[in-house]
Amino acid sequence: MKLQRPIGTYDLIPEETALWAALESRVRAMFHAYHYGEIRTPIFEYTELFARGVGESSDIVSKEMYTFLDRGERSLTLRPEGTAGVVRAYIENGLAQKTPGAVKLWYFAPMFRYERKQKGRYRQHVQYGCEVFGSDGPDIDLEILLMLHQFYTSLGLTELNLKLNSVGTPECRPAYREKLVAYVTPFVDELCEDCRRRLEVNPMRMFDCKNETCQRILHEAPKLIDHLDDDSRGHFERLREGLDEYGVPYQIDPHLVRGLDYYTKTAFEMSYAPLGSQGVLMGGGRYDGLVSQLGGPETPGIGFGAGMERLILILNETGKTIQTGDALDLFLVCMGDRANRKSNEILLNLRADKICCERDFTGKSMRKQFQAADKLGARFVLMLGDDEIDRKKLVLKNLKDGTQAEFDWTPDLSQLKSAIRDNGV
RNA sequence: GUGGCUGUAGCUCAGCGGUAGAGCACUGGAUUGUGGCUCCAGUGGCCGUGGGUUCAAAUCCCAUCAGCCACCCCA
Repeated sequence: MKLQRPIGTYDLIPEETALWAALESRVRAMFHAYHYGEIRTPIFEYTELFARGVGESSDIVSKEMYTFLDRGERSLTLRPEGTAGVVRAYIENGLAQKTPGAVKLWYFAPMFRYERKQKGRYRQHVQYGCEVFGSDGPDIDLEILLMLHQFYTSLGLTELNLKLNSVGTPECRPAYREKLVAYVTPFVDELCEDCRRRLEVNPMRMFDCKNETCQRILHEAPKLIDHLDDDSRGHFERLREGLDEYGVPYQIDPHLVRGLDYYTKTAFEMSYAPLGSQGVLMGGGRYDGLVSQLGGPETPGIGFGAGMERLILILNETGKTIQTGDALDLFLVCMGDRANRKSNEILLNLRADKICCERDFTGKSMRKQFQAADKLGARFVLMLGDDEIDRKKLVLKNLKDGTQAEFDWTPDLSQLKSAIRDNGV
């Protein structure tokens, strides 16, 4: 039996990690600019945290968790999403007491869900996201959406769709739910199998059904957005005004529910429509009851999670390219044993100045060394042979334009280094 | 979890009962002090895995593993 990676996982090889590293540093820079602090929580938690935090009725908890018993018979679960663990850490570390005002946290971390593998959907995937605690006003909702809009725009992704909804509060939602169920129940025999199930589990999901009969029945059904309490409605209107004022395009989607049970008021999602179900690259919302539900003080919260794999998929799909930092500055071509022995004198010096250098380790001819330098995309070749050693000179060739220049071989290599820098880009 | 399609060289794929192939990539040479272009040669395969049918299976059948697509749902 050949060894294979587990289902739904992937390897990142160097040509891919360069892009990942570049994107990760942009994520980091974004969160820094908005003054978020990074938080790292365990990859696994006690199962109960997710069961209580994410919600027993959610698909994530009911059928997608990687759960196992450790040697002490404790039930542990590989985290399926970021929020629950961060909330737990926020409470456990008393972060509310350590910072004035709202506490802003971000993460970049692997998540695990036992799902059928598909393109853009993995059993281990990476999400970057944030959680903000202690602010119940719409200003922070707005800042998060402005941040995301700015970030994706800076990556050249302008064809994204921001969908927005308010799912109200635990005070007004049950009343609405009853109205919806009461409206639909007389038609239950006409509903498709899925919707009959949804009617029991999560009635609002019925709005997403593609079945024509179901759509017809639901067309006249009461909408949550028309049954919000005053507080939720005001919050939602303020947020919309802010988005309009700063020119962030969005569309109201009264059917946007999101799969996790903890959301209140603001819910949002960003997607790239041509990719269908895999086009959702970010989802989030407000969860004002979650902290207290997990044993902390009454604290409002809001956050989002965004998929790295989906981001890369959409960048590829739309032909966007991102500058990566893996370019090779210089390839040292060595000729002969004396040059070989001398090579480290130069390489140590250049590398100490963070100049990315490579050389041959396989005994290639000079011609082959040049070919290798070219294939590796080196900007320069530095030649080192008996002639250079005897004359105390170094010959630098620019592989982009083919020009060549000679430098004095001084101990600090300053001339050479400035040539490499100046000819750069 | 449900339904469909596909697994042949590192990659993209042809071959579809009768001696495993091409392009690209990789290695060497033409070219032992100068890359890209060109030419020549070479390395590389349990034809996903296991079983069955057959004189003979990469090819047909079954199972299994994995990938892709749709659904469910999500990042």
